[in-house]
Amino acid sequence: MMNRNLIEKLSTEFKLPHFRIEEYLSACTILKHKKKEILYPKSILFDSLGYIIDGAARTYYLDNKGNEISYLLQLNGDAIGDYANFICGVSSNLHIQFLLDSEVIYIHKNKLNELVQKDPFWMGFAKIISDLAFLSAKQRLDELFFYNPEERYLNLLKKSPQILQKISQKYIASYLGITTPSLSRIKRRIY
Amino acid sequence: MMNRNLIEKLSTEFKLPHFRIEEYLSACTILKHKKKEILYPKSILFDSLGYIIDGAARTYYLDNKGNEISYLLQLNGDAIGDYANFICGVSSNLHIQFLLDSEVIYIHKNKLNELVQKDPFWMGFAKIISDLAFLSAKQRLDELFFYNPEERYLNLLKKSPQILQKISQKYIASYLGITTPSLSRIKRRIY
DNA sequence: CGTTCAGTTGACTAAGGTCAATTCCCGTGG
DNA sequence: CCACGGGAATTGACCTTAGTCAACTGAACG
Repeated sequence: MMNRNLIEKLSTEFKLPHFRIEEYLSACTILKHKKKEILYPKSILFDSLGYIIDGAARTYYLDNKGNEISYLLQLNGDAIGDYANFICGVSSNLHIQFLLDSEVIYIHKNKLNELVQKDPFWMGFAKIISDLAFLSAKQRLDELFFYNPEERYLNLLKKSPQILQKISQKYIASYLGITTPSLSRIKRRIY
Repeated sequence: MMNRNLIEKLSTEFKLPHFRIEEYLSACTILKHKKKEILYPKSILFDSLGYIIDGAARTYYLDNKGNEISYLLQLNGDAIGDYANFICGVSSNLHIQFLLDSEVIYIHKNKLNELVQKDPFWMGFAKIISDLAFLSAKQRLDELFFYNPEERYLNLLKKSPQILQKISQKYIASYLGITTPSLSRIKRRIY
């Protein structure tokens, strides 16, 4: 079993007892994705929420001019998916591309609903997931509000230097909200 | 009773039956705020979530240079509060200023917890609140991702022209993420 | 060895920031 | 009723930074 860190997380962060973890995992599906694989907007996987057991991905939108807008970069231990779609069924033009060979554990919204039906305990769990989705969005907002692109780059450099090495610069630039030439200039400015 | 639109909302959007609405309202407190009144970061009201029955407010941060960063502008029917603080107890430097005399109905987090303890039904309700908090943050993110300041101004103009009349331009500018001179230039460019 | 694609660089443009001066608006007090 | 004061909004001059487009470099791969 490769999903030891998920079990760890469910146990410590979510404070789930053993039997709950088993109940949860038995509702999940594990999938492997190849590097460069893309999940497109209508993918049935967007009816699920994923958790990266191992690998990396980027979550992005395409605007009406065809430009990519990076929303998030994700690594081991991060969640992936379109939470708005998960809860509302309103699908957006969100894409997820795997940047490395990855292993992801998914829970389908129907499966989660079944758990909730079976035992109201799981409604509490669903609420925590929702809270986490909110906090993640808020964190992204704070980043945009309080920092300019150069500062965002420095933050990323400090927080997760591994990302900068593993991932193509154009995705970094897009995540920072700028173009690749601008990212190049920022790097030159800094060093 | 001035809170007819809240009852309406609880009934139609949240699909609460009569007795649930009464249960909920009896856990709430209604307060009046004067125009220009400010709720500062440590206000005990941030342990509650508010719903503007009547009035208007702006939610903003102060960054480390003392600049205001507008997060949201709110009118009748909008929620106010610091949801991150509400669920985590982590207080941020969030401020809320009332832009008009306002009437707000609050629910304290302990009161909501009591409801949840009493009947798991309310956990489902709490989850919906969380989902709404997420969706609101996501909407703000989308606005920043997909539109530049000029487009954001036009969107605001289309969506809620009343706001632009009632509220000082400097708050509009801050909400759009720009300075007042920039907002002036945008307006000149447009007309 | 050549093709391809990512990354950098340069020249130019566009847009917002900054600072300061000016105008506008509105309420207050003479 | 008018004059004044103060804050808000606008304007102008100048600066900074990102965008755009195109050329160039460099590394990876067949």
